[in-house]
Amino acid sequence: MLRLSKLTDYAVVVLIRLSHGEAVQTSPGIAAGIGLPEPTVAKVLKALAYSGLVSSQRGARGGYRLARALSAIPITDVVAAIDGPIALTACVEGSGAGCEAECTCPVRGRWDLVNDAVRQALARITLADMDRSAPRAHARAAAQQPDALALTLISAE
Amino acid sequence: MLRLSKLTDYAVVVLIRLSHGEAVQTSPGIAAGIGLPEPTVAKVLKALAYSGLVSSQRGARGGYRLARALSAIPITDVVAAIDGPIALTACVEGSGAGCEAECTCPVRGRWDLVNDAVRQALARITLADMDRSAPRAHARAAAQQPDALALTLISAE
DNA sequence: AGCAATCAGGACTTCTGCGGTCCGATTACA
DNA sequence: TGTAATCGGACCGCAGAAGTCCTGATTGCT
Repeated sequence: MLRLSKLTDYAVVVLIRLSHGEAVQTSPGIAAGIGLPEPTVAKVLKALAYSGLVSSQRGARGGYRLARALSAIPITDVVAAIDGPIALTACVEGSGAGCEAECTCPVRGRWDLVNDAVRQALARITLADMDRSAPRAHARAAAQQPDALALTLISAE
Repeated sequence: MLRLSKLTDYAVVVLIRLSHGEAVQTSPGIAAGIGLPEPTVAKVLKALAYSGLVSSQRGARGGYRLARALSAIPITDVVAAIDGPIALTACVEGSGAGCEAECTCPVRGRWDLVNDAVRQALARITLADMDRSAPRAHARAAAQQPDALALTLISAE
């Protein structure tokens, strides 16, 4: 269905929340703030910490802290942190497995084209673009890629 | 995950196969041609027929026929036919359900940005671009987006 | 030094929906 | 009109995600 996991959705919310208020926030605190079950939020935070999007501080008065500014975090990084590398199909180069119909498969290697296109699309959008509360001079990521995005927007209709 | 279903993968192979050889081909025939289980291929073809990507002819000497040229079928259409409309998250506008944290959710509606970006990325690639056997004057979609694709290919490594 | 608070990591259960299979409806041909 | 070939829709099993819980390690405070 080309759907990204709910956890990734949560991750975005968590990261944006983390960018507001106190610099360092605890897992239960964040969970309460966004109205999500605490264990789930904790799970997301662990994954984010593991991949370096947030830094963690253990012990009393510890918590999580945003490692970079929202504008420096593209969506791809969040997806990669939660769902692993972006690979739309099982047939990605280097998966090793290899489908049985490899010889006759007329799209061998072609999916990379699609994967990269999606990757690029997601890499252009940062968390700052996702934050409703943030003031944004340019309505969307468009302003940053005049060339590519112009085409994008034109062909949208 | 951000993974599209295997059925979609099959659909692309099936459609490309359908563009070669006889104009009208049967479900078992295609299955044999690409080395995939027949019932699965049949299922894919049904979905494709329902959404109008192929036209079906029932009865003896019936089969499926490509409704449009490969170059007129963007990947989005195939994905939409198999997996339904492209909506990466449950929080898409108009899903009705609405998450419980709707009021406090800081990304309300912002996912549309991402959805549209992906949609457009996929809309740019047609099945003709996926067909290895096809002669292509313009090697790939790249020719149409020199800027974006150049980046793509470089960052592929 | 002891205690409390917090993160880290894993195992486990539940459940959605993908992937695969089957049987009935429809149509052309003889 | 009968028959055979083909499409159309319904059904079921299973993998993987989503969510929960528990135990242990680390650190600040008293």
